[in-house]
Amino acid sequence: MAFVQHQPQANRDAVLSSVVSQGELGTWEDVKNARSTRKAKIGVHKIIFHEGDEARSLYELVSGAAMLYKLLPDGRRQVVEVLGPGDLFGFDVAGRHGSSAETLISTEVMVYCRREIEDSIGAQSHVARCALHQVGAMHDHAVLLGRKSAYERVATFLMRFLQDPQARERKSQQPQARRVGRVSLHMTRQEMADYLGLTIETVSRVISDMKRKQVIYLEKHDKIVVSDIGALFQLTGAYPD
Amino acid sequence: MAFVQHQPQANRDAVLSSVVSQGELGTWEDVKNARSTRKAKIGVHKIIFHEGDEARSLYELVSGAAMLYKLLPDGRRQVVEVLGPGDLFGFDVAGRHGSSAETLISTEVMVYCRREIEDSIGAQSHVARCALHQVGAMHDHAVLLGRKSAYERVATFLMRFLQDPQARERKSQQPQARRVGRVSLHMTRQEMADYLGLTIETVSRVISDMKRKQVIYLEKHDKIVVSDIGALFQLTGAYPD
DNA sequence: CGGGAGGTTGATCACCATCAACAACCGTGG
DNA sequence: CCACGGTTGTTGATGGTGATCAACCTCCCG
Repeated sequence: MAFVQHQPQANRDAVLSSVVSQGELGTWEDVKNARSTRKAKIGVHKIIFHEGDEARSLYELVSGAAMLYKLLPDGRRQVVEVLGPGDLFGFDVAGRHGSSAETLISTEVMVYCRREIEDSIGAQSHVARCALHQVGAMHDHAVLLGRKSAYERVATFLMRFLQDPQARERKSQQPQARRVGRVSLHMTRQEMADYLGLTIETVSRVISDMKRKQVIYLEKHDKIVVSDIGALFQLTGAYPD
Repeated sequence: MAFVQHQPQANRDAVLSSVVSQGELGTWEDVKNARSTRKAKIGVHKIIFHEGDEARSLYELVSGAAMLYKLLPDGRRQVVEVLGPGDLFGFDVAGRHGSSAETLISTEVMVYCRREIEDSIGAQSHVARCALHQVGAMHDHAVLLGRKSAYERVATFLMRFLQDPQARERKSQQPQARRVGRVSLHMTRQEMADYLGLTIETVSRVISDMKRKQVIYLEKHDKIVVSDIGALFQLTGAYPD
């Protein structure tokens, strides 16, 4: 990430925070330890906030998984983001949440006070880094939604949520070796469909087809094992013929 | 430049920048005035940088318009962002540009040195604000790409680029009054199509249909006049039946 | 005028949505 | 233990929206 100062980052923030007038916090760690910051445990499929709600807090997902989604008046839904540990969310412009947030599984979040963030220098730069990362992810997702076929969408989805990140890196380097990977699906077919801009039936059909072609198989109803990562990667569309 | 601060609000940053080791700048304005910052004029349809290029600078669009797009290996293109005055771009993660940038019309940009931005506190928070705004815009666009029909996409596109922003605000307040608005299309059909996740033919057909239904008409080949903003808004899908 | 790029329109097709039926799963309670 | 209802997932039949292929038009700008 381009904005990260590799070695001296924490150092500089420490220097700065010592200068900032009393009451103001300097580093992201300071905000984490602020008295107004608290941790919350949230059950499965609970709504954290609704689209349109007043945005009072900033959230950080500590463990678990959640999604952000938007609704059209007639009920169509688009899941705009899938969140994992370390992701920030709820920091919307204009004081109102632009999307709803709902947990996918049991989840822990840190809840930060908005003012605290605004006053903190370290927090600003941490937020900037996260937001830039999200913009990049959204760009990729726009390509998926705008230009990829159903098959490519599901393949891209599976690649993205592969458990072992190393496996993803080595994906193209050893095209001959059939590498195996695992995906824990914390999402229902409906949620996947709303994320990928498809219908539940199409998602189901593509997954069935991948099973038939031995690219993946199911394990325990909510885990997908990718039996050939290379083959799956070929299907994402991100690879020349 | 960083040494004399006239505005009281910038007080804190002034204090900070005076502490930070020499050469570092505090406010966003400081960065604008930095010696490494320069302004560039770019002609029509020029490429500013390519996807994959090393990301050395941060850009701010001053006047004109540009787009960011990504390509799939087989040539499919998705325009992921349309940029107007005030928008920042080129600040990608991992040191490489995640998308290509190309001007739509003749454009002026400010070019900032990456290091300057990384070292500036005011710049960090300005970048954070812009990035958050972009994330919100991307969320809206994900809804468009994932869940809207061709007709709704074009209608949403036109609403978004209506010249007079006030008109957009009053859109639903006076549904009875046929309000008029203008859109300057600096984009070819191909660019619109790649932005909306459609084909050139579909965009053309929808626009023709809107003309037939008297919702819009063309003026001077590159300006669309919306003869009934309320009616157009109904077509965006963002309105209950 | 002629050529070329951009835009329009028509005919056909394919992908994916829709509608519908059924299967698998799971907790509950008899 | 099984019967049950509800939820989630699968599979099939059909249709519609938008892609594709192709021809033609309309501006420019020389």
